[in-house]
Parts: sequence; C-alpha cells; structure tokens
Amino acid sequence: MKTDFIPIDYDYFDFENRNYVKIIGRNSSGKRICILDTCPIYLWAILKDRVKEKKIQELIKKIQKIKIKTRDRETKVEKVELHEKNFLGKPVNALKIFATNYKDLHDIADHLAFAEIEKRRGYDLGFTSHYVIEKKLLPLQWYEIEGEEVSNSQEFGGLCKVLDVDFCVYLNNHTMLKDQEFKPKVLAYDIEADEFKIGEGEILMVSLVSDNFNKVITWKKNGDVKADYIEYVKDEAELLESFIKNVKEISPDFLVGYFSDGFDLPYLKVRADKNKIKFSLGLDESQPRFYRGAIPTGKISGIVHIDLLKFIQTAYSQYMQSETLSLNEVAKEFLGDSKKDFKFQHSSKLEDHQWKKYFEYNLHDSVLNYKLFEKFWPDLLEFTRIIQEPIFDISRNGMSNNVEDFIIHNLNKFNEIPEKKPGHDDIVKRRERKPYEGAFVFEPKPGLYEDIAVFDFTSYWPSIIVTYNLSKSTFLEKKEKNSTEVNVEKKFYFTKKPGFFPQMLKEIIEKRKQYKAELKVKSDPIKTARSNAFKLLANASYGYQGFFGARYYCPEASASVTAIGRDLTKKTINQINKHDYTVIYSDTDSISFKLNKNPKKQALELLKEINSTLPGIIELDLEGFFKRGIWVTKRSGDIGAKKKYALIDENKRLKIRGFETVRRDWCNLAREVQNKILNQILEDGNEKNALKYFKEIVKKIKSREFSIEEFTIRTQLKKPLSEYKTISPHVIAAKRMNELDLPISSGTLVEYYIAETGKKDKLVRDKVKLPNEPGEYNIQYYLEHQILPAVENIFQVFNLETKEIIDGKRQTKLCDF
DNA sequence: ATATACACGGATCCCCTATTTCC
DNA sequence: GGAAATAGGGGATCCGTGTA
Repeated sequence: MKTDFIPIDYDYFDFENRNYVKIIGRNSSGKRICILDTCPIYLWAILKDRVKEKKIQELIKKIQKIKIKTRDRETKVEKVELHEKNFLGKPVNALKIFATNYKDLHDIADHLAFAEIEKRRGYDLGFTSHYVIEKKLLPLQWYEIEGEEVSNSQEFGGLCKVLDVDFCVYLNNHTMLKDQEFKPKVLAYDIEADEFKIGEGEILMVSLVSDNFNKVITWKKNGDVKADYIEYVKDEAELLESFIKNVKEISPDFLVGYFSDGFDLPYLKVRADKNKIKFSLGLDESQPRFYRGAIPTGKISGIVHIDLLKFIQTAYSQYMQSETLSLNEVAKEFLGDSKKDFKFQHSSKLEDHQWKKYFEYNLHDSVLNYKLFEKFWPDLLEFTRIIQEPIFDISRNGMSNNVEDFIIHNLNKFNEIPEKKPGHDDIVKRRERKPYEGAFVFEPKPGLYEDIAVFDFTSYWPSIIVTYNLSKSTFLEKKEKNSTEVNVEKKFYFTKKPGFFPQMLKEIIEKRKQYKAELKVKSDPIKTARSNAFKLLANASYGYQGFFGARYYCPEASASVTAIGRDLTKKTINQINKHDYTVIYSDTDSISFKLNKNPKKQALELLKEINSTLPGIIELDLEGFFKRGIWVTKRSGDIGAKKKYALIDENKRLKIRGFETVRRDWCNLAREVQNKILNQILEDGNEKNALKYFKEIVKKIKSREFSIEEFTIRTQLKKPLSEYKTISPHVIAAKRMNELDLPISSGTLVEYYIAETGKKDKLVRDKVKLPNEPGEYNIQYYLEHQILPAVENIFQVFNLETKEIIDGKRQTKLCDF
C-alpha cells in the first residue's frame, strides 16, 4: 500500500534475533499507522596506518569467522566490508562489521583485539538512532511511504494483530514530502491524591482534556456535585479502568502531563497494581515502562508520553522570569492563566461544598497542561526535526544530549565515524581537570550614567567556534603549516580545514538568526522563547566541548574559544573608547558605553565600522540605547561590582541584572524596596525621592507595619539534608519541616523567616521560624541583613551613608550633596 | 544525574589570640 | 597563679543564585 505518513513514536523489538523498528505515526487523513522495518547493524574497526592490502584481507577473513556465544543466544559476524572513511576529520581505512542484533555489537567489539586495528567505534548508539541514521526516516517529517500491508498477518509473532492501529505496514521505500501542517491529537491529564508519596494514597480524581473534551473521573460523591464534565464511578478501581477506556477512545498521539514522569504516571501505575488492574495504556496493550533515573521516565508504547516540566527545564528555564517551574508560575508566564484557587487539604477534611472547587481545580490543571503543550508544540517540533531523535527523547534530554544527537545524526554528511562515549575512567580523569579561563568581565566604575548604548556580539562563543574552526577534530597536537595559533596558557593549534563540528554549528546559528529576525517583525512570547531556545542550543554547543560526558570533548577548543573571545572583546572596547565614547561595563559579549553627547546615529556608524573589521561570521549588534544606568560597589571593599547593574530606556522600561531584586533568595520586601529605589533613581536622575521613600519604609518596618509574608526568605535545597557540611538557615528550616512530616527533598523551595527570640543568639539559624510558626519578624536582622544591604550600595553612589538612617542618626552627609 | 566559566554575598566553620572564669 | 573555658576577629569555605 501507499500513503503519506509522519513518524511520531519510535520503538523496537527483536524477532528471531533480529532488530526491528516499530514506528507509530499518522497519515494526512488522521489514520494511525504502524510501520515495521529493519536496517543493517554494524560497527567500525578503524585500521592502523599503512596496513598492507594482503594483511587487511586476512584480517577480514578472521573477523568473518567470529562467533559469539552468550548466555541466551548465539551470534556471528554477518559480513565485513572495507571502506574509506573519516575519523575526527582524518581519512582512515575502516572495516564495516555487520551483526544481526545491535546488542551484539559490544560483544563483537570485545573480540576485535587484532594488532591491525587501531580503534573500534559505532557500537554504542542504540538501535533507534542507528535506524534513523541508516534509513533517514526522520521523526515528525512527512513522507510518502510504500510497503506491504501486514495488519492482520501472523508475522512477527502476531504483533500487528494486537496493535490498535488502522494499518500496519512493512516498509519498502519512502520519500520525503514537502512540509505540511501536522496537528497532533493531544490529551492532557492530571491526578489528585491524598498522599504525595507515589501510590501511598488513593487517587481521588483524574482529569482529561483534549480538543473539545473535558472530563473529571471521580468516585468521590461527597457534595453531590452536578456538572456535565464529571463522570462518577464506583471506586478507585473503576476510576483507573475508566481512565484507560477514555485514553483508548480518544487515542491521542501525545499524553501530556506536568511532572507526570515523576508523579501522575507512576502513581496511576502503582495504584493499578494495588487494585490488580492491568494498566494497558499502550497501543499493543502493554503497560507503561519506567526507566530508572533520579526521576523515572514513563514510556507508553505507541503514545508519546510528554512531561512538560522536563522540556521546560532544559529548553526554557534559563530564559524565564518565573522563579520556580511550578505549573502555576509557568502557566502565568506563558499563558497569562493560572491554577484555580484551592488550598490542598486531605480529602477527609474537606467539607461537602468544597468538592466542586476541587474538581474544577483538577480539571483546570489539565486545561493548563493542554494549553502549554499547544504553546510549546512548535518548539518541540523544531527541536525534534533539527536534532532528529524521537520527540519522546528530545522532550526529556538535557542540552548536552541534544547537541550530541544533533552531531551524531549529521556525521554522514562528512563521511565520519562516530566517536565513542567516554568510559568511567575517562570521566573521572576529565572531571579532575582545572577549569579553563572563561570570559572577560570589565570592572565598572560605580556611578549613575546618562545616555548609554549597549552593543553585543550575537551568539558569541558559537560564532568564534565557527570562525576559527575550533573543535576536537580540528585540534592539532603539533604546529602545522598554515594553522591557527591560539595563545591560551600555552599555544594551541587548529587546522584551517573546516571541521564537521564547526560546520554543523553554523546551521544552528543560522536557525537562530532566522527566528530572531522573525521576532523583530512581530514579537510574541513563543517566538521569544524559540529564539532563545536556539540560542541555548548554540551556546550549549560551546559548553558541550568542555563537558566531561561529551563524545567530542575538547577543553583545548573551549579554552581557545574564550581566549579569542577575551581578546576580541578587549580590542572592541579599545576601539569604542578611541571614538570619543567611554566604556562603562562589559561582560563576555556585551559592551555598555556612554555616548558622551554624540548622536545615536554616530554610534550606529561606529557599529558598522567595527563590523567591517570583524573576522568570519562574528557580528556585533545593537542591544539598545538607554537613558540612564547605575553601577554600584561591591559589598566588600569599594571597587565596582560586576554582574550587577540597572538600565532604563526611553520608554521607562527597566533592565535589572544581578541585583537582589532579581534574586529569589532575598525577602520580598527587600526586593521590592530595592526595585522601587532603582526605578525612582533611574527615572529622576537623582536620589531625593528614593531616599524619602526609603526612610518611610524603615519607619514602617520599625513599627511592625508589615506582615510576615513580606519577610519570607526562600531558598532551595540542592541536595539531601544529610549531605550539608554547613548548617545554614535554610537547612534548619528544612529539618524543622521534616520533623513536621512536610515533604522535603532535593529541589524543595524552603520558606522561613527570621524571628525575634529575646535571647542573645549568635547564629542566624537559631532565629529561624517556618512561615506558619507564630512569631514576630526580627527588626534588627531584616534592617541590617536584608533591607540595608539591598540599598546601601545604591545610595553610596550619591555619597549617602544609609546606615545612619536605620540607626536614626542625623543625616550629616545628606546636606553635603 | 550532569553544557561552560565568572561573580556576588550571606552564613557558617575554623583557627588563632585575647580575655575571662574557675580551682 | 595557672589552666581551662569562652569570646571575638578574620579568613576560608560552603552554598545558592545570578550573568553571560
């Protein structure tokens, strides 16, 4: 049969010792199709230089005879071919050694201890990656496929018969089609249970949201709530059965949750086990499979289970305003919507009239999940297409994995044999490496400045990698003729013959440029996010080379990137200073400078001039013009603080970096007060109003006019309690929570405040109280350790000693101004 | 489990010295 | 009067959270 087809979910199985791929997807009329296919499996044996033809032929014969007996099966080398390939950019002779099953590749590699063989590679890729590379049937791209329909056949042990799809096809050939829209079928879900620990309590309700479909399944009939979205069932067992039934009826491509890898899906599975119900969500009636990790991963056969939290974590968290990645905050930021108001209580404590709210709350969580998926779908799609791994993995992988997968799937264009993953010993050694020197940060002179321009290099590190061809495969052990020389601690040399990694990176940078251009035409949050996501992928490519787990680890390249970057930034600073401007500050790829009464147009001319001298694809861009900006001193000493500044543009929009205002581990009041003062000073151009405001605040604090919430300090636990060497206030707070049976773990955002104790406690931690513990905020602590530190350096710019305002002394210095 | 380095700043830890306390 | 305990100063270290 012939049809169009878009591959969505990839899985594989063994039949008669051979690997087969099982791809679930759709055609344009919405029919669900399963494709079965196989591909040759092989590894590479890279031969040493100058092995004679005769020797090679002998070697091939020897390898062809390899037979391996493992505990459960017998296998052999199927055939051996000689190829001319590249490895790390250098031409090599390599034997392509074919096997029956990809799981045998490791064993075969172990049997290749021949003197003629230099290295063995390509045995650690995984079958799905292998298949996609071999057959180029790429995820989420449209194809015309042709093959034999096997829907009702007994082949492969009757696999197709149990599969809940419209057609099962054994693939003969496929050609890529022009892109057309694909609107996936999405089902969002969310559960509510009494206990947080997986499977400890009963599941009270589960909500499901899809296109024109809203449902809450529950067995809690308290309050007799009537609503058309509620489906009442008898008990938890029926709830689970109804959940399975609903999923099967809707038959989504994507089942979407939030933290559902770590909560909803495993919870459902454990409760199903307890109720002796087979949790057969898969299209082949299989139960979800969980893969161990810090947080388990839940895979459902044929339906892509997406945990939005994971994708947001790797792709967006760095660029978000939200301080936590809770569904509520993320929904607020991306949807302008939030969770329904409902205070969690144990169901036994709920009164009848509260249940309606609970159901609505539960339903709305799924609504948010559904909407978030819609928001992120373009991004998931782009990431999947460019990286070429199944979306299930793309949505969960960290950035290093994404970069590496991108490389792996593009190696064939360069006739490259893949490098292997580092082994345990390599990793240990790599982790001991001293950090290489990073970016250059200019020490600012504290002060309030007027009329500022900010330039920045676009995708700085990646464009240096591309321009100077810096990577593992281009790194030279010794100086060669016509090579690039980089002065780091010693001299590093790189060939000028373009390497595959820099060339691939160029593609990512171009994508990023394209999205940024679109963003400039018309901005919306998702375009911003997408542009940032590609920026992240590009920047991660730089980090990747310095990452100990990378196949293409090359700290020499990373160190060279930053060395070149430091030089170029400094050179550009000098160039700007020479043109009658004054550089105030610079960090890595950005330079802020005073216009010194020169017109903006002139600064843009300078930008053009600089750009004409920049090498390769390196480009300097205008970040913006600003009316005023403030830089302050460090808390210790009187030198200018780096990574701390605030700017205001013509439209009174603030850009605050590094200040306590943007740090979540400071109490709200300190952050608010600092924000207002920065805003006021930058708007007014002087400190008068700000100072008046500050004095009022101090008075109010002293007369206890604020509530405890304003003083709550939030700090995240970054590891298990037992691993802390220093018992800091947030550790004490966490310990207290633990005693009260409140759930804490690595990652928990601990909240506490510093209270009056009446005693002469030396340590801050002795004054810690949890938000709901009765007490009064410690006036002295908050003034001296939160409010004052937040504003002191700002007023110091105007030669004001704020300490005296707190102590209530007369303001002598004020008159001096 | 894990992209990199640079940077700030609070709180505690730890060592040393000076002072106080105890017998 | 001498030894032990305590206080406090200051630098080192831990820790969380930013910027790029």
